[in-house]
Amino acid sequence: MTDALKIRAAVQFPMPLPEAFDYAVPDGMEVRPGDHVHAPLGPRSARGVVWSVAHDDGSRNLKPLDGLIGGAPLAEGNLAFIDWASKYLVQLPGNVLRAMLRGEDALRPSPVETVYRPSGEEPTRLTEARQRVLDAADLLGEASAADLAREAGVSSGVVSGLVKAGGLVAEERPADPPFADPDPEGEGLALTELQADAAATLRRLVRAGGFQSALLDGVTGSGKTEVYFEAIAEALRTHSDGQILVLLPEIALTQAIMARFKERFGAEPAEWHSGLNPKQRRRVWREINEGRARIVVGARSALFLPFRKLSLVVVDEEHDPTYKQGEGLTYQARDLAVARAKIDGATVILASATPSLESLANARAGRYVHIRLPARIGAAVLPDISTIDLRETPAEAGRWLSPPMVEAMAETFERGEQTLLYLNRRGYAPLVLCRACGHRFQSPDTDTPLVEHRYTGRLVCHLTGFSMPKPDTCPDCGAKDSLTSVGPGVERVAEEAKALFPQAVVEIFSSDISGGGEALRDLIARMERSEIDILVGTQIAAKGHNFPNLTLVGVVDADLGLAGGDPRAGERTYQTLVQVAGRAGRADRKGRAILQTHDPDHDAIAALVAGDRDRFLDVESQAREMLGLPPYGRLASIVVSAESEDKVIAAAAELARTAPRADGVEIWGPAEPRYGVLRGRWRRRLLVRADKSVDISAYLASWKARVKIPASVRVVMDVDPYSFV
DNA sequence: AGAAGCGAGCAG
DNA sequence: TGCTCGCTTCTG
Repeated sequence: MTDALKIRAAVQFPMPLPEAFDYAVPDGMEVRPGDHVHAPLGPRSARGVVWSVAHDDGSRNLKPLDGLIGGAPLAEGNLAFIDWASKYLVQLPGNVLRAMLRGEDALRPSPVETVYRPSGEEPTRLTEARQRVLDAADLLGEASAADLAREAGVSSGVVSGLVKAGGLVAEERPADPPFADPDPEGEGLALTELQADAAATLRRLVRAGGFQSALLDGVTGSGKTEVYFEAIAEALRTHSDGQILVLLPEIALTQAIMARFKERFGAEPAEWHSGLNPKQRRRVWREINEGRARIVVGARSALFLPFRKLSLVVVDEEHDPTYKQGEGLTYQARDLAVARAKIDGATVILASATPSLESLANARAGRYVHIRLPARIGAAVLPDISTIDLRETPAEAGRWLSPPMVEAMAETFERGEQTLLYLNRRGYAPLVLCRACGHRFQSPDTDTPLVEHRYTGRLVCHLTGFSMPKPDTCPDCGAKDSLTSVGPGVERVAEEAKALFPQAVVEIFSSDISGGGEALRDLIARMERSEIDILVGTQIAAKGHNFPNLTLVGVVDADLGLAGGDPRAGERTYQTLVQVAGRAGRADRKGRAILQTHDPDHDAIAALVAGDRDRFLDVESQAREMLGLPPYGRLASIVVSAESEDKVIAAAAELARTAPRADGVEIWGPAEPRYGVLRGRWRRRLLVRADKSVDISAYLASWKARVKIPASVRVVMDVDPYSFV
């Protein structure tokens, strides 16, 4: 071997390093891009991924790689995606790689576990404890020794004794079994003519292969899921090695949707969301990395799973704000999903009843195939939508439901039907103050008002999680029993509903109810079975459930979100109202939605009542275009934070001073953001607005490179921020 | 990320 | 003088 044949490998580490590092590949070792390796990094050996391999002239004295880690290499599409995303998001590539490598022990083959099942034979000696284990085994089927012992209430020694005695047989199996292969020919629901047309268009796109995008734009209840199921079936048929990713807003990942997949494709898809335990994560990660999991249904972070080859990506409820990851690595999963699909030459389908202005603009410009689904399936129709003008018929003092709303609820209850009251405010009251001295309870870190939770008796900051018991006396002036709760939260509206309808079953549906996800799923099930008469819920109640006996949706405060100077507030309110209204009367009963508002003439509300989506969107689009805001321009936010106000002011000023001058770019700020102090750090925000033609990522990168900021000051750049007030 | 290097501050 | 602490630099 001569020096000319030396090989070098560039290795990316899942750490905040500026670039991939070069290493010599030792003789006899063979590496390819995507391989997982150990490599010396300073005094230690670190885990990394081979990014590229090249001949080396030996001019640099490179350290050799320590060794190859087994397991399937990352497919090339993932490397290209990480390179692209790190540039687009202005993040170090190592930090993006880290998002993909959560589940690294999945590189080793699946561990085996021992499970036990009844042998069907009588054990040589049957004790009472052994009988309990046998009963438990009948109940659980195959189970681990620990599970059997727990179920039977005995120690695991009884289980091993029973194996020796012949009552149980032990069997080894992989702890992370593969997912069953989905069957594209499974029986789906019968499609209406319109649905069949939409499905045919999508099938055509999938069959053609190559990068294509479609916007599936269909009112609530129009059967979008069934339609994209047809596209999934076609992808399974025509791309035998291709994988399918379906993104859903986290809260929509209920058992109901998984059951629909199972029904249609005869197998559970791989499921990915924040609630998985390490074992489940390891299984899903490995099965995807090795190309065996065909259908993956997940929340936004599923975008960073190590797919071998994507053939189809579906983003359901594409307008949903939860696709924006706002902390740590900030990204908009819908936009990154389109980029990921492009890299693998896959079809991408964005589905929504209320598409984002961004996606509509793409459809109008011809970049997305626009598929409309106007009709609802079955006898279900959109509810009648009306308003109650709170200026004319206000609620009584200290109450939040106006007399016409109460009347509508009474009619609904008398007919044995269900009401959903929607209010996007958790807790009992959004503000607590002292009647004697005017003292307001505020979060120590953010100065935002503390929200009263009467159920737990605490005052809570919804931003930081800070909470304290509600005191009897004012901490400022010492007055006793002087504290008063201002404004409504869901708990308070539920209290009012209970007082108005003592015979009704009233429940609260909110992300912070006790019992977590399990309790929420239980509430949904009870609502579906009509065991609840009145459900009072926040935002979370407005997502994709099907409550057949729900015929009245009351929006307690339709004005929330319209005020406040956030240019996206109108769109958000409109989307929420359409989704909430769509909950009503999905089966054969016609539903109605009633909005309590102080401003029935507002564009969003007037358009909703008129059922005129296009009018609303036109007004909204024009406003955005005038301001050069997305989708007619680009935005980025820069948040600077430091331990002291002086430091943050100085750093923000330095950033503003060093901003590169460029045509079509404006810098707004530094300004004090809504939360001027967060978790003990002072904050300032700058906003960058750029024309559509500007590469805002490159602009930010050059800015970052030229500005010198002390290490104690954090600068977070967020491309395409969602909220910018 | 994580370790090493470096200089200021300070007890002995 | 020797030590800790906080901050910066470096890793190929």
